[in-house]
Amino acid sequence: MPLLVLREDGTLSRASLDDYFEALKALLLVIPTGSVTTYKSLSKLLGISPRLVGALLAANDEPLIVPCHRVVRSDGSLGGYSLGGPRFKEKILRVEGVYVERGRVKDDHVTDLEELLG
DNA sequence: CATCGAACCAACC
DNA sequence: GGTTGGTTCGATG
Repeated sequence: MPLLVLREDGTLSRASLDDYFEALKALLLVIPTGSVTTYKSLSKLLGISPRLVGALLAANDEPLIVPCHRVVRSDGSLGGYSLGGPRFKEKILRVEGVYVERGRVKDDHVTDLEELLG
């Protein structure tokens, strides 16, 4: 069932990417520095498809303020990054203490938000 | 391990 | 109505 949102004018409409993005930002703040989460985990919490999570992050205009680099694929491979590509993404993660080996981040760095939030 | 196809869902054409 | 993504999953070589 699609998520509905109550608008200012009192109408009820399907959630837009902007609506989801607001929720997404809040979730990203929960991820501890030094660990990452997955598109999958976020998609479950938001009730949308993992691709849509990607679309949200890609549409993000302030990649450095919103920590989109802390989101990786469920198999541990990096996924994309709108600013500077995966290469730059890896760099940022390394600064935060998340290490990438053979194209994958180590499991110990991956936080399942669903579990973390209860 | 690598590749493939299908499902995913709002946006855009 | 069809295509498109910062994806995922199951099946197949």
